[in-house]
Amino acid sequence: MSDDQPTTSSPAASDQAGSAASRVPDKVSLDGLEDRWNAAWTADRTYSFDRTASRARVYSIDTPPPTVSGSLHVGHVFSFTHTDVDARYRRMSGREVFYPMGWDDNGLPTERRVQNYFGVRCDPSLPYDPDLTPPQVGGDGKSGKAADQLPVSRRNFIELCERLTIEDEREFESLFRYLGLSVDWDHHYQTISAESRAVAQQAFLRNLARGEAYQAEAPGLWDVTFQTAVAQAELEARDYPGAFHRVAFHPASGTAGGDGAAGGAAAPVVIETTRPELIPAVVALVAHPDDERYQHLFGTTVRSPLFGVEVPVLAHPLAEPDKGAGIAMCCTFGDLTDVQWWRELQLPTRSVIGRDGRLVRETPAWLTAEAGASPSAAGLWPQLAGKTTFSARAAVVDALRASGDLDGEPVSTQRKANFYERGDKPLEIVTSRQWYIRNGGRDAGLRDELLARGKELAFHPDFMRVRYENWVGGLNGDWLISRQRFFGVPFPVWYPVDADGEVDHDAPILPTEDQLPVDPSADVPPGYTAEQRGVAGGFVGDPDVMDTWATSSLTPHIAGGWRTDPDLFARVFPMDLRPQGHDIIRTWLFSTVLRAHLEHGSLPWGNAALSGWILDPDRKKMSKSKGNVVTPRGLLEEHGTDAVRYWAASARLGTDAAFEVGQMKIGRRLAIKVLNASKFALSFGGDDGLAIDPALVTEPLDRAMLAGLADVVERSTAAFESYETPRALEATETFFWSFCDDYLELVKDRAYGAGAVELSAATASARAALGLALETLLRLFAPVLPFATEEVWSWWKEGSVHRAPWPTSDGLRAAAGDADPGLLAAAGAALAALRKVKSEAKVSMRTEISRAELVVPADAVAAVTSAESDVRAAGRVTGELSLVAAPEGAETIEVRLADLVPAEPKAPEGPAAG
RNA sequence: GGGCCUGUAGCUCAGCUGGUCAGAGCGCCGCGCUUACACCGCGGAGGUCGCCGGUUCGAAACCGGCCGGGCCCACCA
Repeated sequence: MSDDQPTTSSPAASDQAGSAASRVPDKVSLDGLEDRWNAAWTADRTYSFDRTASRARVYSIDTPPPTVSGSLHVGHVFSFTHTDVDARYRRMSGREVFYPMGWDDNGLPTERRVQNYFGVRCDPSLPYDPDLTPPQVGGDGKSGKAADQLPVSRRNFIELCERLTIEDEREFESLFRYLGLSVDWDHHYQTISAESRAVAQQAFLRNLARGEAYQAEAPGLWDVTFQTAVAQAELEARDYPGAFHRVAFHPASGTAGGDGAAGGAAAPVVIETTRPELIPAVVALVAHPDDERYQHLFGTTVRSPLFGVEVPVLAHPLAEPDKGAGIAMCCTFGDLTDVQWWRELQLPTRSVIGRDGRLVRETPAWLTAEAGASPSAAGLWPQLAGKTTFSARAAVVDALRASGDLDGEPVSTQRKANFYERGDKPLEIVTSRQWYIRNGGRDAGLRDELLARGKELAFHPDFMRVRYENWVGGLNGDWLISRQRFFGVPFPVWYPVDADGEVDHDAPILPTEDQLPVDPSADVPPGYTAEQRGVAGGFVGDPDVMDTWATSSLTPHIAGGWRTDPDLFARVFPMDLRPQGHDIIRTWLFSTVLRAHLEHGSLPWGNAALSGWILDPDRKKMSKSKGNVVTPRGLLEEHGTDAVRYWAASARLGTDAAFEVGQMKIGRRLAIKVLNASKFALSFGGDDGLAIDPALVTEPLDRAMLAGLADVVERSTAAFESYETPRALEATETFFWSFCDDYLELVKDRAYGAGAVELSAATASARAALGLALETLLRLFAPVLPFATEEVWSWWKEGSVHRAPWPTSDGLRAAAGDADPGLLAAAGAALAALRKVKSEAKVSMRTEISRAELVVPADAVAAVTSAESDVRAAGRVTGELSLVAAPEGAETIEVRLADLVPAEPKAPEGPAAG
């Protein structure tokens, strides 16, 4: 479209400096600027990080690594622009910006995509096959049944992941470059890389050595689909349909169950449950200690319906009298409250749900007659064994109905259930051996330390801190970091197998740090041979992998070279900024704070910038599917990158933003205006360009303009410093439009120096002011509009505007003297009043005024007078212009009288239209 | 149930610690090809600042209550 645009000299070869005038194109355009300047920035290494810079001068950013197997959407464009605008501001402010890029290619999304794409699945027990050829390439995964997938070793699987993600990463990089991110592409990382795995393992080993990591066999949340343990941070409460079942428990004979003990059957105890299939797992009935209805039952026992297992009736304050029947069935395990009762009341464990979410096959020991259960219990079990909780529930309900222990019919209800955020079945609670890292969830001292870290961290916006505090304060257990998945960073741990073939989990065999990364399923621990794997007297590798957050919580370490480049790490850590979404405060932000606190006794960064969501125009969170309809690339190409960046940069941190094409159009208009106004201003410079000499600025109007600009510089700088980009942008933008509409109009005749042979002082003043203003405005806009500003900069300056120093108000103030910015406003208002006359007379703005009388508020008379010749020129007042002081209280300038000179009839020119 | 954010012209939003604060842009209406820009310029119309109380000489802004929108925790009997 724009290939035939006259372009400036090749920026990479800008040594062929022509005169300024010759470098300004005849016709300006935004088209093609992205590719041209990206190429130049790459060639010139404009954003490369100078690693010799001292820590004090470095500004380091802990970039969020996007999930590359996910898709690109406008949310990426939005939040990454926020970070880039900040990075550009800091760089211009004299900081050496460490701005790496990372790719999150580790974890479940990649795992699934690779399975479907190549038709494989990971089986860590298999040996590495160096000549592996995947069964397919490019599968869509629609028929991705596990049975059809070729099992491959973990190393092979990781290699396939790397092979696939490298393509995704290329696409992301291309987009991010087109978006103008000032990333130093020499510093990028992958969370799947050997280095990242080594970092994760080393940090874990240190946690272990300090006693911060430990393993425990305990009941925990379990996803039956993925068959893995799940951490608190990965939970999502969702509505889930269920039904209350009223179920009768009968007082056990021989106990003093109620008043009827002497006579016939005592009254049954009726509980309500949504999970009758857990009746075989019941270990107690629990009511509140103060609940009068159940006082007489505490200390007695009852028998479960159908199975006849004798369980105690106990008191615990967590039981809520107004929930259900007020007395609850405690099972192992229906929910986290059950776990707490089980632990605190020291109840036995009777698990009936297996890791696949189905009821166990073998008849549980406590349901046999020998164990005291009713004789029919064992016969009932085969009807439940192997069933999903859903089918088992139906079977149990039928049996309850038949036995008469179901009181009334089930009443359906909508309840909340915990789900794994990626799962579609409610979580079960299963007992398993897992790794944990202490996070303050069961340690008030550590929790207080972490809360103190939260106070130390500068959140932008500040109110986001409460989310951190809510989360830390609400932790109910340590961080479960092990996952029963195959793909991920393995625990760098082996266990000895004793002579009887038993695995000794208490004496783990650990690698040294210089051996990392290790894969215990493939590598052999020191002192053993490969043949000893899995045999008595030998060893086994820990089969689990780490939670992805266990790796992601170390992004500062991965990006900063913690393991391999201590010199770099010392220059960038603790980092300055963590940009991220507010939805992952509880995961990414918190876990990173935790790891840094444990490893370094410090925060990982000083500032956290939280971006909001993109909302559809109808105010709903923009769904991925909708986001994909508008591809980021298409958006950038349609409107131009600067335009889209303008939209993103207009949104405050922490606040959701509407997806507004209108804002992008405004941004595009602004960027074009920057090009045009700059071209115009530079046209006054002649062959030597605009002289930048503050001493030449002598005219009151010029000084007033610069005084106003100095204010803008100060406001913009303050806003950027406090991460309030929109405020900075707005200040500059507002000034810029009045600069174009009023100041440029007022001074253009003077700046032309029309007719004069000698350069007058007034003309020189205008030109010097234009030069000062232009070079200031371009730098103020540069963080948001990197392409348009760089384009203009190249017309008359050497080097990149993005390496130019951020403007200060000092020089402007020196040129402005004690001028009042209000003078420009008053002159602009006078000009507007003259325009209004012409507008109302429906004549061209070019129409001359032979006589005019302006009514000016008393306090503005002096101002307008001092700019009178400019006002006359811009308003085309050829005759008398008189100023009249307005009555007290008047605030606007009005034209009392104006004589318009009718335009000459236009000479026909060229072929007549139509 | 606890907490946070938010409600200003048709739309998207500014209005910082109470006193030119009733604003900007878009959209709309009208005019205009002006030696930068028609991807433009100029002018205009548009709002009892969610509602009700209170504090104050004065509140869109502060306090209380209510209503609406969004989000985060907690909630599986």
